Amino acid sequence: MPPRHPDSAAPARRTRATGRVTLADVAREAGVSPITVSRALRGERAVAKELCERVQAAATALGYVPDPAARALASARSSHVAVLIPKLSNTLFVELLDAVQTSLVPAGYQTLIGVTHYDAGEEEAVLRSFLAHRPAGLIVTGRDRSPAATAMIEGSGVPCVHVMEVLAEPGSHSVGFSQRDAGRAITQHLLDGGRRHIAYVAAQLDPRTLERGEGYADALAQAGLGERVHKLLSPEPSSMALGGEMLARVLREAPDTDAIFFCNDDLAQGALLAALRLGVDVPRRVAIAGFNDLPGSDQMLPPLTTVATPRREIGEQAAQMLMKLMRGEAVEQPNVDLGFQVVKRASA
Amino acid sequence: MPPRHPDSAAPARRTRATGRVTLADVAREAGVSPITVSRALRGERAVAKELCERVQAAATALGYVPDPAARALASARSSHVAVLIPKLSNTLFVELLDAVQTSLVPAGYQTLIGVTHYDAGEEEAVLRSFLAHRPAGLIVTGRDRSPAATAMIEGSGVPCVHVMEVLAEPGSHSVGFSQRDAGRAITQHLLDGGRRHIAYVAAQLDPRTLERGEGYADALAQAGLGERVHKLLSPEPSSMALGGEMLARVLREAPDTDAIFFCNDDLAQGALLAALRLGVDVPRRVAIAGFNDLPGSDQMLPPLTTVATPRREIGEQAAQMLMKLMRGEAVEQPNVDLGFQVVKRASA
DNA sequence: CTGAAAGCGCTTACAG
DNA sequence: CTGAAAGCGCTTACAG
Repeated sequence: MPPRHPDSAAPARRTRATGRVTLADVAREAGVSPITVSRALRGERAVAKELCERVQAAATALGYVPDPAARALASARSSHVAVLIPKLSNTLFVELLDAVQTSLVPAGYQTLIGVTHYDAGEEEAVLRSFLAHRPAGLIVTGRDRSPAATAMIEGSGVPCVHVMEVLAEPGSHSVGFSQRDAGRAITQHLLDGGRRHIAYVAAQLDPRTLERGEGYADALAQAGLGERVHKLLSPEPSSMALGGEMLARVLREAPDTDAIFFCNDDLAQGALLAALRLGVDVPRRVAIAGFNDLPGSDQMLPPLTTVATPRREIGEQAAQMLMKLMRGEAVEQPNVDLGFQVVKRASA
Repeated sequence: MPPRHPDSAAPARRTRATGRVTLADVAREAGVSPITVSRALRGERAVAKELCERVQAAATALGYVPDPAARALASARSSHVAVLIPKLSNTLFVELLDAVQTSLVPAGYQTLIGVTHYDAGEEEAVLRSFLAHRPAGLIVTGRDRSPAATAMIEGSGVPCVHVMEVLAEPGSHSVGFSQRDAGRAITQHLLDGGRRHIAYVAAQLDPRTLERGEGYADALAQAGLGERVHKLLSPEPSSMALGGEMLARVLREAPDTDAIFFCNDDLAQGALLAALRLGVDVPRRVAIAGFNDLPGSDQMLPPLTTVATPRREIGEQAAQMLMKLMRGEAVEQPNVDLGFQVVKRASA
């Protein structure tokens, strides 16, 4: 056996080396101190240009990748952004998430997804667990959460942007649109088409769904049809099958109905398909309108009239706003209304 | 002004205290050493029962929440599980993700989602960034990745479970089903129904889609219809609108076609709707079959015949298997085949 | 079964 | 503009 290398005869060091290339390695390679490397790599100013380049070169040469855990521990702030959404089964939220992620990932942030299932307890648990990770930022859906959850967010000091609704509270940050105005607009479209017995059919019943229902009632009241308000609300999760069932139920219980505004496109798509099965003529017998303009709505027979909502733009702009907040920059417009669009197709 | 508290006269300590309740606080409260607290809370054996309870009580009393960053830094392993999926716009992957998350979160793991957009470069970039976080585990879709990405995974030593396909390589871990067998089975169903001019229509063209196409060709060959293989493959992303277009194209270019197997239900749903618009009688003129049994397929007119795939079970079992691997436990069956089910409805 | 010491890989807060 | 020291809050590796 060849003699062992002299070093191995040295007193065993208590080493837990992970084999990673560290900041110290880069510093040694570049011939500067670790702090200078840290600053140069983060682009923190006050590092001489020449040193900066030397550090960059060394980091590249060694294939250095910063350790997020060490960074988080030292700075008391991670590179995570926690995103809280109610459900993954609603395409709307998946698209929102996709847009947020697309904006955040290239900037070096990691998205942590929390699904709350519209449940206050679950939301608090998720929030508690996320906050332990000291996220750099938070994106939450709407304002529908328990006082406890709200207190946790505020107490954490973590920058937070609300999405889907536009808030007005001082100090709040939000990107969305007026659910109520949107509900009113699509109802107005139905009224403009001569409909006078318009029902509002909703499921899931989250706050936004209820706001759309208020917009619906506003429009009827404004048209002098206040006593015609007819809401069919189901706490069940939204689905195409449920939409079909609710269509049948409305037509049975209120045969006068000449138009239905469904709170979400999946219900409306299901209703359209059920109408086809049942031989109900849409829009002649009953006009059908949806909400959100989800995938497939333009393919229905007849194509679904609905409200297009800018969830991708909401996700992008919320991410941009949050990045400003995380960098400590000023946000000139803290509550952004991105509007919506009534999409007139053949079903109403 | 009242005299300041004596303590504040002490030489300014260089403190960066975050205000968090730490392990040390719990140790002090319980009257034991921090290591004991660490061990008791992690459930690592070799802690006296009495001490264990004392520690638990102290932790609860102080509202202690472990710091994941410190934990990750000290143990060289985070509580993150990275999940790589191709797209968020395919419901299939969202459901898979949902199932994984539902299993992992209660066990204390955080899910990090990486969307690869079926792009090797993006997958490598995402992987590199995730691996820097020293994830405790990895879940990846299929075996479709570059050699570089595969090398990164293996080199990292992070436990990894593949989903959607069943692998056979020694040392691999996977939960899925045979895409090829499934493609063969649904084609066989079409053959059993007397169809003899069956086309396979696919988009996106990921490896699983191609495997289904091979299963389709297998079935035809076995029926002595090898020369009738007719594949229409589009690299475009899958969508309902595309399904409608492809239906029209097949019927125009190959009027003999009496059945179409679409590689995914969104295409098939679009085809069904297009058939309705065009007045094409399904299944009389042409039978239509899909794949995955996505939401809405049972609501179509006619209801869509398809292959139900167990993505939720795949997600759950992959999570369970991964947890075993992360705990260093043995996995008795490393490659699990969960099968599939041909769902016979009215469209074929 | 329990603990004192060291270390994980960074950044903060001071100095100069 | 640059650096030496300390510390972030845990766990590992040794001892006893």
